Amino acid sequence: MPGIDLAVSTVIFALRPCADGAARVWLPLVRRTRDPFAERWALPGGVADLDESLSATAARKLFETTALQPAYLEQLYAFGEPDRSPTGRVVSIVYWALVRAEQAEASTVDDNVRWFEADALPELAFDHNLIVDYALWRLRTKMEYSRIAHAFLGETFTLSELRQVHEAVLGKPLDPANFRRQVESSPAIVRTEQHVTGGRHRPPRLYRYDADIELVDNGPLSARS
Amino acid sequence: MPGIDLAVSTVIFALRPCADGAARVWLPLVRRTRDPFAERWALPGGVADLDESLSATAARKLFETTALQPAYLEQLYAFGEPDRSPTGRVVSIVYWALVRAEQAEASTVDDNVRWFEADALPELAFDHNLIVDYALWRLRTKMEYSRIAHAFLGETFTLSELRQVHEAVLGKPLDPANFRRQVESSPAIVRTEQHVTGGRHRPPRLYRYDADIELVDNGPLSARS
DNA sequence: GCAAAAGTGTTAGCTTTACACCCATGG
DNA sequence: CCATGGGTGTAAAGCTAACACTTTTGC
Repeated sequence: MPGIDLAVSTVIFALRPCADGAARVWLPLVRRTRDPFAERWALPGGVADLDESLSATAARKLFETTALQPAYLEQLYAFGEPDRSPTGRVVSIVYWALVRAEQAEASTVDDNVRWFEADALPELAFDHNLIVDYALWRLRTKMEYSRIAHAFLGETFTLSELRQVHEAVLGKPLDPANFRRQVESSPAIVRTEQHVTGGRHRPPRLYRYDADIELVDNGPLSARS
Repeated sequence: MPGIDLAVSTVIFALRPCADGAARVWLPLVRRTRDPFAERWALPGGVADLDESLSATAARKLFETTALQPAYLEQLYAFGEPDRSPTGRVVSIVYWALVRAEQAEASTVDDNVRWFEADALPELAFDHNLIVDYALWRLRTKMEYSRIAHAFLGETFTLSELRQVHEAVLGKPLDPANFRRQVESSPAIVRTEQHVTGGRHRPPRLYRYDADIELVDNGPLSARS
């Protein structure tokens, strides 16, 4: 008797410098080795584990295929149309993750795992193009009202780095002066007394996030693991 | 071999007049007749159907238990902690729905289906209290940036009725003058030439929604069924 | 000094909020 | 004519966006 298969997949985003120097949004995909969609690129994932929470499965699968450890992980959506897999009914609980730039550079890259620019993907397996489009939309809309940009950066960062993250995700330039005021008015971002020297200009101040403040307000779900 | 059971449940919201005349948010629950949690109240739902989309299953289960047909239906979240059911692993894809007031009055109410005020629920089965809290949070936050209030109303409505919907959901009074301007500046709401007579005051104008404009912007997912 | 990026100041225009006030109807 | 809610006007306060300008570094 055929049942419904439950899968967990993850859309992983990182910022990587583009040809022209500006940062862009990239994501790692895995090459399918079996039918259906053999040789096509797909999101990393696999079948759900009986003894593990869904988010733990997402994090584990993600680490096993790409060696990445995400700074942020959130459920995106459950995709379950009856015809989304030609081999039978599969419901995929999809997560999305953000990883820091250093992490992204150190990730596994071989013949079966490769990074792609999010805005220029090939045709993917299953409904994965739609899934990535939706994840990108969520990343962009959520960037405007939450602090997730921090997940792309290290412990401390300059306002210029933070602004470049926003610019890369939103795909448009922001006014440095107004961006600064907007950020400084937020209690979640605190200035340190450290500065970065070495650039051929005035040394910028380093900032850090207040760890007591959640990156995202998920209401009643925020307290959960 | 024990596997993972896939369930579909729905949080159904409707507005009903409270004791003091003001409208409040209510939802229908079903009484469990079997262990675990026998006699406790729970969200309507059941196991996923092999040949049906998840949203279709949600709508069907909802209709079978309450005889309601929702004006709005959206996926809320997939709940899948390993310990959320004492009898085995269950992943629940939860939807949330809005129904019009006339619908709510005509719904099935018997010994095993009853309406409860959303802010004063008893202890429910499984993790359903958390689920309702999250759905309520989503309803309230989404009310502020989308047009879902329309799903609580009929084809045409007065601005006063629309304002009362917002007030009931947000739980606070709104300035009628400012609310009017805010609504009239939106292209999604259009004035008709009809007025309501019979009240002992100036007859209010009727408005309707422009059906061409989606209630909610779900980005790339908006086009889907 | 000069280039470049950090950081500050200023202003016009828009949005929000609070509240005063007039309008049309039933009783 | 009065109570009631419908509907309009208006001004203060706050926020946003654009951009001029000053500061501090490396070369």
